[in-house]
Amino acid sequence: MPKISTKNKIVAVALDLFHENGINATSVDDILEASATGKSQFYYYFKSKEGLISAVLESFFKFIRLDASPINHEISSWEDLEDFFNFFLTMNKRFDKPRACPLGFIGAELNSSQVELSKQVNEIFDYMKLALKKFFDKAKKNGDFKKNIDTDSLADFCLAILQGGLMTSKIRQDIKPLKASIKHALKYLAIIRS
Amino acid sequence: MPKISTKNKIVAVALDLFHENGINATSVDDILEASATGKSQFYYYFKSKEGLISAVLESFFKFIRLDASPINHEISSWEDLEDFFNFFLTMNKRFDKPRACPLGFIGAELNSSQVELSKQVNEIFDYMKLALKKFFDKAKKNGDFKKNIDTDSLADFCLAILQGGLMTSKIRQDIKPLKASIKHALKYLAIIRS
Amino acid sequence: MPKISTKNKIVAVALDLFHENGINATSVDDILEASATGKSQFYYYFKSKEGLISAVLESFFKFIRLDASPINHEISSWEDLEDFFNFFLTMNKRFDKPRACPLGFIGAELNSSQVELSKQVNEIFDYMKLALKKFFDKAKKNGDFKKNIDTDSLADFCLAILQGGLMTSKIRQDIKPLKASIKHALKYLAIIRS
Amino acid sequence: MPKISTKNKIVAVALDLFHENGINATSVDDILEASATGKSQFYYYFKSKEGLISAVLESFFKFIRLDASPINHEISSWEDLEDFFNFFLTMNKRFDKPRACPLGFIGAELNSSQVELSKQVNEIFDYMKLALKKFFDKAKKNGDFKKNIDTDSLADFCLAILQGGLMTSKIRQDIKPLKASIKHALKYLAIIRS
DNA sequence: TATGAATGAGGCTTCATTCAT
DNA sequence: AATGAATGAAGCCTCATTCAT
Repeated sequence: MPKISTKNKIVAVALDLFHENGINATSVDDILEASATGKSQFYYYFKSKEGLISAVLESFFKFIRLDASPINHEISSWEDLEDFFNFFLTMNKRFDKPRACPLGFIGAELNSSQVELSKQVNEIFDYMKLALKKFFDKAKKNGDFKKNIDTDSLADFCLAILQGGLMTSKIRQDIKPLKASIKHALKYLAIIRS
Repeated sequence: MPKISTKNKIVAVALDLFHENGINATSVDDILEASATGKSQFYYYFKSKEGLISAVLESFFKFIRLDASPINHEISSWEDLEDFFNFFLTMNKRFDKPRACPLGFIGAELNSSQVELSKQVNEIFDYMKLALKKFFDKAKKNGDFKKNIDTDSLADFCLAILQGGLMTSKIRQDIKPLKASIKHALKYLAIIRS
Repeated sequence: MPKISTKNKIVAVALDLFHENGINATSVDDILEASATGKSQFYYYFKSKEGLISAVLESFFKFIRLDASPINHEISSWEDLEDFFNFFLTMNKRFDKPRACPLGFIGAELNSSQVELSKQVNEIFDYMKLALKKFFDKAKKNGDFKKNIDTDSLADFCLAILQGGLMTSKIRQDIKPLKASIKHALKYLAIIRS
Repeated sequence: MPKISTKNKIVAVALDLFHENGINATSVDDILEASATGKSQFYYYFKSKEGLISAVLESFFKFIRLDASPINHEISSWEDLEDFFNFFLTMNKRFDKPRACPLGFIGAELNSSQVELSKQVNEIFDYMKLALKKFFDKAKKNGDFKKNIDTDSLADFCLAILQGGLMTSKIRQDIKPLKASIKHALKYLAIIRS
């Protein structure tokens, strides 16, 4: 019986609620209600709300690395890169209203005392950035890029445009800004490629 | 002595705290303490916390339109455009830690029931988008752009890269992603200019 | 110009709000808003909220005694008595929803520390009771009643049935209980008259 | 040891305080203090203050129906009817100061937005009214009443005189008006019986 | 008479967390 | 692995009242 464990259910529900409303607007009670779990189950499985956030980030990271998504495996072609960008667009269409990136949203709401969680968020960002950078480095080696292209900052740019596109689309309740962001980012990459 | 009114002090302090920690992590008490105001003064000047947020947005909008900043006046040259982008960089250096865009941060934390506030946020975004679009339209007319350039989506792209750059810089506690974002965005604009 | 003074306006509005919602559910701010008066006007004219209630009772008492209503003058005939009862019915039809007796409602919400106000309320009750009792005494003297009729308790009964009728009609949002109460009370009086 | 549950204790204490001071003059804190309960226990058991009022009404209704009181069982004789009336008198003597009817007091303080609570109050009134009406209908059938007696309005009259008697006794801090009300009401019933 | 600004206590409610079983 | 009950701090908001002008 592939029954989803209580713990996993809590994590899944929490991710969804954090993604939709943010960690600060999501109470432990909200999560328990949505997951039909008792109050003390929560503190049996998690040390605290921060502990849950940590588990959510962990599970999110796992999802990115293991699942059969364009993010999880290496980006090894320009098609892969397009897939990588468009993945965020596809994902977002699954929700009734545009959402920000769960990772970015969680990261943005962390305060300076939540050092461990910040680290976790940054590790995931590092992972995604590295995936992009690796590909850009390879492309550069192959002569796809001019030699003066800074692949590190280019990866930062890619992540930023995705975060910004998702965020503005959420705020404006319209998927267009995300589409525009991706379109122009890909166009930019195509131009500097040659 | 042009004494700052209590109301204005509250708005100023609130903007700062919202900017730093977000609206959900900033309590009314936090604001009152930081502005050295009595509890009920708050509700004398504002109908509710939402009322304050609205006043903060209003004041932010005023600041954008009236102050002597690159956002407030028309963007009428490519230098102006660079100033516009770099303004966000300059601003951010005034804080000890990188911060997200106050407007984007506030907008991102709003929930679907806060319709009026969402409208306000979107009006400000519209204003900034229009400033960019107007310039791009003019440039297109002047032949600076190819005829197939979609100036509307280009303006969306610009706002997104700023939001994303600011946000990732905040999360990563490092100004570099913002710099990278602006650098590449300007490079993109320069390329498609010609 | 027969302009209503600010003070009188406050009193009139307060009576209306007290009548509709009770003294405990009516805040000073409610009254000021409904009377379009400034906050400090209130404390210029009244020592406190209790002071206002006292003024309201006073004005109510005046209204009862001076106005051209069946309560204000002597009850000197059985027709007058019927008018007295029916006056409460007529009054109540002026409101969109049945209301309790303002005097009874105010009195019921007073707490044991509000001694002065209680006294005021009781004086008004005494006044009304006396009006009834006087008539019953006269009637008794005239031989309208049997000698063993206790006119004092009969007056209490009359006031109680009015209070109860008004109150239950308010609660049930239906004028019928008040009508029924008055009908049976008058019938009772008619029977013991003979 | 049949320990009274916290929830029941809160309800019992609340009924007593509501009965004495009304729902609007009784704060949640008052109830918690009087029941020696921690602040958040309250919101563990009740959704809100309104939720508590609802529970209080429910418990009051149960008490009326189940307890060995003259109200709970059928009124099946004129003695029962007298007991019914006198029950309110007996009850009231248990308090140091006369009190209004808890049901009437709660009902009178409800505002027009508290629809659910109003419904609950009216159901209890309906129940009591029906108990009276049933008996009057039977009596009418038995020929105790003249055929033109309106048993429905007679039941309304009975409830009104009790509410009014209790209320005026409370206001006047004297049990006499209640006694007078009951005495005359019973006399009226006796007369129209014949 | 009148004004706007200030005060501080208290009201209702939600929060994250812990305890005893 | 799970339960329901309890805790206390904090959150947002309203109250009656007073002050300086």
